Amino acid sequence: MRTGNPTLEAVAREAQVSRATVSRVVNGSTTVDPKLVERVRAVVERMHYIPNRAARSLAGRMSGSVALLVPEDLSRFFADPFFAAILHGITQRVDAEGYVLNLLVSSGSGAGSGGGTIAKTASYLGAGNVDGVVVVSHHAGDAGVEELAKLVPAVFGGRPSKVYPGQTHYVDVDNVAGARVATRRLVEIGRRRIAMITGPLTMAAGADRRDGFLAEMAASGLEPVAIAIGDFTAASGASAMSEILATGLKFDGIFIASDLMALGAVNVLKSKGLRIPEDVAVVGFDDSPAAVQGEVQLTTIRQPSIRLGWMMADVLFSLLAGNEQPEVQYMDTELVIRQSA
Amino acid sequence: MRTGNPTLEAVAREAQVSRATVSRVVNGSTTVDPKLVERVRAVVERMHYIPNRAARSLAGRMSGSVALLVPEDLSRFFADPFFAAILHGITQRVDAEGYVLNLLVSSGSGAGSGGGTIAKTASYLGAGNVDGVVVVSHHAGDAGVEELAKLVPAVFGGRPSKVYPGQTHYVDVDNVAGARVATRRLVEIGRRRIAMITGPLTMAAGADRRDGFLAEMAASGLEPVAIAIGDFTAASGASAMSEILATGLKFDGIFIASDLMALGAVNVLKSKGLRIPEDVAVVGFDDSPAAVQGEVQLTTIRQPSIRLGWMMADVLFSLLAGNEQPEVQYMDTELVIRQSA
DNA sequence: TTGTATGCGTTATCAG
DNA sequence: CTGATAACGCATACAA
Repeated sequence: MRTGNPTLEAVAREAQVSRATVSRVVNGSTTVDPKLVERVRAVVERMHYIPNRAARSLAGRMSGSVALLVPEDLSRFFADPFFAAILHGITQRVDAEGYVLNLLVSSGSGAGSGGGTIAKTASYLGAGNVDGVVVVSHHAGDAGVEELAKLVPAVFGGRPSKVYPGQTHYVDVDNVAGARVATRRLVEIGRRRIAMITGPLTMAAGADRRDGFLAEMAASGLEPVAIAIGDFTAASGASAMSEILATGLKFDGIFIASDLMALGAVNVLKSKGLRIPEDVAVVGFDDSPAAVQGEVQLTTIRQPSIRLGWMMADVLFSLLAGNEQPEVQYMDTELVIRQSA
Repeated sequence: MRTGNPTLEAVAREAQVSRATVSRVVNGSTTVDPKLVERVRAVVERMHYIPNRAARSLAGRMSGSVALLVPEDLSRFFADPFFAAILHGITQRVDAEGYVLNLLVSSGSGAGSGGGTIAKTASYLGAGNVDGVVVVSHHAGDAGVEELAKLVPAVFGGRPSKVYPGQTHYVDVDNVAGARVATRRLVEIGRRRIAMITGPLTMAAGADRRDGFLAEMAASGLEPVAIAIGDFTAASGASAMSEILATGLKFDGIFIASDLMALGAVNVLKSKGLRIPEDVAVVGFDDSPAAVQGEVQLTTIRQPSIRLGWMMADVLFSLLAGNEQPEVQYMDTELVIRQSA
């Protein structure tokens, strides 16, 4: 900590008051003479005083920082514009709180990538280095991530695979409902032979969207033509599409559980000479920038991604403030109609 | 800082030594009796002792954390897979050092988005809250970002617009050379009417790649057909492409300064019925995942993106260790030939 | 309403 | 090689 910055002490001397008073002013205590407040404020301003975070967290009980825990596969996470938006929202809210965001990379397997093991991560979080943590995009396989909620206030993006009543909190959209709307759209425009590409079934969002698809198909008296599994990446969307095409099964509509996968799938479709939506209607999910990045503008289910991220941080701060919070905060999805369906 | 974790004190008591000794063991001091080392290690292990970061940074001179400063437009930054890779490399290196990464959002204009003003950012950084900072993707317009180098050890990703000798450090590729190779490829496969889509000219990478293109064209005795300016996003690539098409000028090759822009541009080209590479050969830049995400696999200039990020952090740590560092570390680019050219 | 005194968990200095 | 002991900068009971 290369010093040289004014300390509370220095400000106090300069303003002719005690350290305690300066501290009170800085922290907005109400029980202080307005005249002093004025004077101290001025000195703080003039000296460019910035409270030292380390000292503050050592003395007080708050660290002033929260962690963002990202799954091991960083490149996959950041490659999806949907998550970029989530992150955007999180930083907005964290920033507004005057907090700092620590980027943490977890690694389910102890493998020697760039990330620490989950155990290391856990002890870091548990050691009180951060006041809370936001966990995004986690899989059922990510051993022990859910246990984090016992160590430190935690908010998950999307429903965790294990939920500890009273300790687990998460922000989510109703993926089942969203998937049903998506599927209904295909039915409504007259498609009857419908396929789907799902996300990873180890993620709640993956499984739920498939379930919604299945439910709506059943409700419409339709039988799914084919279901292939992807992992939310464009590449996986492409190969899942090829897989379905390879079956030779005919289909005139497909619901794809993320826009990024849809992007990859659409490429494959077009390279086979199929027209969209004439030959195959496509509905995606997310309404991330990827939805309009391809040659064909995707009809999709919009998630309020930035607000989703914002809300995750908001719930966390609310928790830190000692407020009771519902286990889950749902946000709405919405059908966005473009060219593909 | 909700406590409950064992402290140095506790470990010392348990191991029947002084706090100082435990501290030495934990920090790997060599001047300590092996027997004691052994004993202390065991206790540390057993009690799950984790040093308190705040206390450490307060007592010592290091904070154990570095900041990653990201430009205001978060969504644009994170939407580019190239930067995802950079981030990947940075976290790897930071992690290996046992440091934590603070994500900071700057905002050139004091506008009330989610980010702090640059002044706030500067004082945060200057206040010794972090030992150093990595600045990525900055524009010439980002007022005062270069000045950060005077406050705190800083490493830039790409050449900053202002360089303070002895204070500024950056990691970069030779963009001019890379652009020349890209352009030469087009010439070598017989293209003579060549256009270009540049990145923002306020960024060194933007301007340099254009300069390389111009230089190679001149060296080949060719005149550029058209040059349009993008901002490294897919959308800007698409509109730049439309712009060029709208001129009615004929071209059979185009160099596009980023794969993401190329993605957008290719969509436009195909939607106009142009074949790639038969009608128009395309060379991109980055070799990010975007290069293989579209319908046509892009020939492009590879940047070692993960290693680039890794190196930024590495240079920073080297600086922190007190080592002299060259002002710039260059990394190699490489032509990757795929379908588009 | 204000000031004083103490402690937060570590590192660093200095004797021993 | 090891153990006291003094900072580090701040928040906060407690006293005035």
